[in-house]
Amino acid sequence: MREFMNITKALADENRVRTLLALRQGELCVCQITELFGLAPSTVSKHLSILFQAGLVESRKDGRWIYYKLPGKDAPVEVREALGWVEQALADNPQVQSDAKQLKKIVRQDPTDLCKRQTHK
Amino acid sequence: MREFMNITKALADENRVRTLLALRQGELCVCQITELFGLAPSTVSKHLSILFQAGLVESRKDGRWIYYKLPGKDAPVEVREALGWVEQALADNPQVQSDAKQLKKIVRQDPTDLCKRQTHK
DNA sequence: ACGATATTTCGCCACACGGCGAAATGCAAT
DNA sequence: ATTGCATTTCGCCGTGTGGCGAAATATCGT
Repeated sequence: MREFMNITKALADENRVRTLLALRQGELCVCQITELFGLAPSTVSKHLSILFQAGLVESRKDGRWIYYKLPGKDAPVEVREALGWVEQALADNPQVQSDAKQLKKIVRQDPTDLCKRQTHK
Repeated sequence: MREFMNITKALADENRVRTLLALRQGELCVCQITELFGLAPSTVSKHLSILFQAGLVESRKDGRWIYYKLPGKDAPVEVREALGWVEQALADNPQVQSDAKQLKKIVRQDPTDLCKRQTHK
């Protein structure tokens, strides 16, 4: 029950849900998600931490960057069901599609430049 | 998106989730759920209101009593998917089964007596 | 070794949320 | 009409949550 509630609470925030859908494109580092939502890096990091605790994302470390991605087929059933539900419910949502479009531009850029722009505001 | 977030936020509380699973037994009035959880009637009412706003329950008025039940097959797809996910994830959860057992005793009783006991504390 | 930088952690603030009791509402029975 | 009762609404309180900026952590480049 505790695990299940971790998932529902993780899904109870719009930015976190948008993050999950954004990750369908492939793995993303924190600064890319930060750029997408216009939030502070610390805020995005916390969101990702909550998603991670719920098992809804996995992470991979590559040098200074930490990439987050959706879990694979080895994920628990509840997690896969949850992700499937979110995906199905919001696949053709305008907000989500807009995010996807914006993401394409972001992914094209070098992550290094992306993060620099953020710290220099 | 707003509708979807209404659902996820409604599911982000344990008592509300337990309520949904309890309603699989059939429709219940507020005082029966109040008895099940040991919460104040006003609290239960608010929870049910949130579930209703999200489309996760329907209500039927019978005199002074208001019965809540799970929506039928005519419910929106996201709602049915959400309920299916909850059901599948928690069907064999100890807490949920304990609730079901407790509910059997409660349903056997006359709702009138049930509510009286609550007001007289 | 040092400075730069991507991410996380920590403290803080405003606000949302779950809980209750009291008052309001709506309905039934007398 | 008035009283009784199931439910809801309202006001309040303590706690949880999302947001930020600053400081801490970890890693890369020089």
